[in-house]
Amino acid sequence: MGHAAIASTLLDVSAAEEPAGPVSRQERKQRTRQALLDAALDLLADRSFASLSLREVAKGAGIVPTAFYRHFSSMEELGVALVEETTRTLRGMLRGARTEQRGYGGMIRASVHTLHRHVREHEDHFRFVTRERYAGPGAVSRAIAVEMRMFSSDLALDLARFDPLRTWPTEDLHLLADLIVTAMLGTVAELLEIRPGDTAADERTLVAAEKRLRMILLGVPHWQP
Amino acid sequence: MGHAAIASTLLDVSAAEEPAGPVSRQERKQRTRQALLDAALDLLADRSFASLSLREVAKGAGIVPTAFYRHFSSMEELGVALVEETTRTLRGMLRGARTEQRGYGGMIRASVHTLHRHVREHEDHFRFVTRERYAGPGAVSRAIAVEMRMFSSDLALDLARFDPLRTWPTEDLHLLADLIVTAMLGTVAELLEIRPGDTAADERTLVAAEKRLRMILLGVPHWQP
DNA sequence: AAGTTGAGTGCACAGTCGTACACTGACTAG
DNA sequence: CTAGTCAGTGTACGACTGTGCACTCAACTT
Repeated sequence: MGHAAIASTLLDVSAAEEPAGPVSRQERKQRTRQALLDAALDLLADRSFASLSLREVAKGAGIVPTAFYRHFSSMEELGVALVEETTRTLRGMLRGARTEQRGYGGMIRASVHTLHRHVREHEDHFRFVTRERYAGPGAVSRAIAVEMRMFSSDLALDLARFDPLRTWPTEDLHLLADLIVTAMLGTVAELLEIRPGDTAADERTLVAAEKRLRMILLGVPHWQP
Repeated sequence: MGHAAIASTLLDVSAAEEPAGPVSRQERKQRTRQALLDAALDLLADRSFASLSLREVAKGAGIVPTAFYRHFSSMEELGVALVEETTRTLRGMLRGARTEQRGYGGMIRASVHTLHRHVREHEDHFRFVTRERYAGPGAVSRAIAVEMRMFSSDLALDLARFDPLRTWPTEDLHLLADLIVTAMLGTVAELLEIRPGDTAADERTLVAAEKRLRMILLGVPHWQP
């Protein structure tokens, strides 16, 4: 159930959880919108997006089904919003983690640890994205594909500044970036399968992730067109 | 609709598609079972397994909903059967493709082409598996995970016979095998996104796949614990 | 020839689904 | 102060869901 939001105008006296302040109309609306997103994410903890009904989400957010349409014109639209919510912060963080470091080793370690922290902080978001990535046609999977391509491009751009890679054709650079992104996503999937609290398994997964990346990057100096 | 099977006892006169012969009872049953699997796969061409209803599948196979239970105790069980149907042949084929060749180059080319042919011959099966792989908890995803681990183990075993890899710890060997399997699965996903008939795109994807594998294997001689 | 088995039928049930429609009443702009 | 906007309400609909139950009748066993 998580943080069931109170949206009903009848009950908002109890909204004193937050200092509240002057609740403007649009602020109120945005709050319910967020409640819908949160409720959806909650329900998605152990289910697929396709099996999620508009009614369930509405109920989880504390509003009546038909009021859902005041915020999203369809479940699909909500799904896309959820994707965006997931990737918004991560992209910047990873970018930062890479540019702070110099040399493969530091960059690998920093990226893996940043990813790890972020995944653990937003498990439900990542569970949702890894599940829906290949879930078939539909706006959600398409939105995820777009975000992934952006990650890949970001990475390719940063990679181009390393010495042996400076002369690579962009095509090969993107190939390498895709390889890395895919490996990282595999790591995310592994992390999400670890049962909560098993920090030893976490550690093992991170070590494996670093190894995988090192394995990939080891071939770089010996590559030719 | 594809190959809608005729299971109704009233209509089986038209079952003269096949020479038919003496239709024993269990043979008949198995035929309807297959019709259910085919119908499900047909419907899964552009939908997720979770959104597939028992009634739809039954209708697609030409039987009444309640008769479904004569063959599977739940949709989940049908899903698992579908997974098994997908991987049954492929595993042996890939294994053969690898052992025929010697040297990385030949092995890579052979594996990629075997995979390509097989994917194109059974697109619906692979679409199903790639979609459901991370589709959440549930027997189907678990069954897929098991099959993937088997692929990986098969590969690790074969890899161990190459010279530089002979001395690797099994742990690292499995790491490498996972990396390769994951990359291959990415290729499958790409292949399935190509619109039918675009053979040029097919070719490009295969070249990229080979490059990816070469990139991974390039680092092998320089690896240390 | 008589009896048993079981794949497939048809009906019926209680739920859930998305969404159309007319509504209320707190906020807000004039 | 007044009129309008619009987030949220309640009812109602037809369609679809999984599954229980009693059934038929061809294929099989004895």
